[in-house]
Amino acid sequence: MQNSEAMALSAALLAVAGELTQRIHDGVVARGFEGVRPAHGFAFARLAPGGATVTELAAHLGVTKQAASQLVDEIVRKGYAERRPHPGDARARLVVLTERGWDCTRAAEEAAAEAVRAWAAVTGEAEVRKLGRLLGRIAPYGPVRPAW
Amino acid sequence: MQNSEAMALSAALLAVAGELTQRIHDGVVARGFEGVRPAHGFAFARLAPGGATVTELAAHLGVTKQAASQLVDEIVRKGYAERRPHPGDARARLVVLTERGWDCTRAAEEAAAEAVRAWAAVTGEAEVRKLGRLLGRIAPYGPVRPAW
DNA sequence: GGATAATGGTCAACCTGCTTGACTACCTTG
DNA sequence: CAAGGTAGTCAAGCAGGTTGACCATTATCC
Repeated sequence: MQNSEAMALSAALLAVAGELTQRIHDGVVARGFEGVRPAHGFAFARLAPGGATVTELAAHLGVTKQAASQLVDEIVRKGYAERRPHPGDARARLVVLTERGWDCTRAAEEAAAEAVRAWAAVTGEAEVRKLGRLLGRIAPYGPVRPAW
Repeated sequence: MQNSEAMALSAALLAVAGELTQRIHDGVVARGFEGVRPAHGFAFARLAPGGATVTELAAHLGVTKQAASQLVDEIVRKGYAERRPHPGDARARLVVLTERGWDCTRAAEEAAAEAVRAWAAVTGEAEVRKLGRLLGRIAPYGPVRPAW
């Protein structure tokens, strides 16, 4: 495969990813959840199944635990999560989603589904499924399984 | 298509995009170009075919012209581009790539090709081509044609 | 069991990249 | 040629991240 072909593929992939991020964000805002940024979505995904500690969250987001702690401050202040004592480790605190956090997560799901439906309208649903299978095989850390 | 399926597709897409960005960046650094960030790559792509003004670059990157101007300062200081007087408009300045800027752009191409070849090793080259076609159809602003 | 090291979390200071606002120089339109 | 629009820069401020230091708790190892 030629370099220029790889570059075209890369450019298309990054463009689609950027637009998807934007559309999900817009969709979430349109559903009434303000003051939430794309980074929060990645955090919610890690928090959803039973919560996580700040350190775990930091590892998942690829930032320092200080940055993760600040992010948690923010989503707690905005009512999307809360800090609870950690069962079995008095040093740690378990960060869990509130009901509002779950609502926001579901809104993100709907927004993502909406964006993907727009693709299906262009290429057909079968092709979109094919896309999903291809990306799932290519994705780092093996096939991606959403945690929510 | 179910919401959870759309979410899995989205997660895989964003994961792949993130990893691709990382791999291209690493590849560029490994080829001896330090102090460049992913955002510079998007700038280079706009500058490559004949240069661009700061305002055009700002529009392409989706930032203010002040931010674009700062970015140009940086890549000029690092030797990747230079400001030339604009033919036909004394207010404007044409930002063009230097030879080193072109070298860096080619290095990014090679790094992208390398990353894509890694995918072909997993799914086969035919599948990767299929992926490129699908993404090209889905990408915003119609099929993406790289400018370099 | 108790000293020592490792881990979870926070506070504080700083850095970087971007934004808003104000301004100058030049172009365009009547 | 006057009046308004456009290209670009300067300056100040903000937001989100980093590094470094620190305390409380837990794990390790004679």
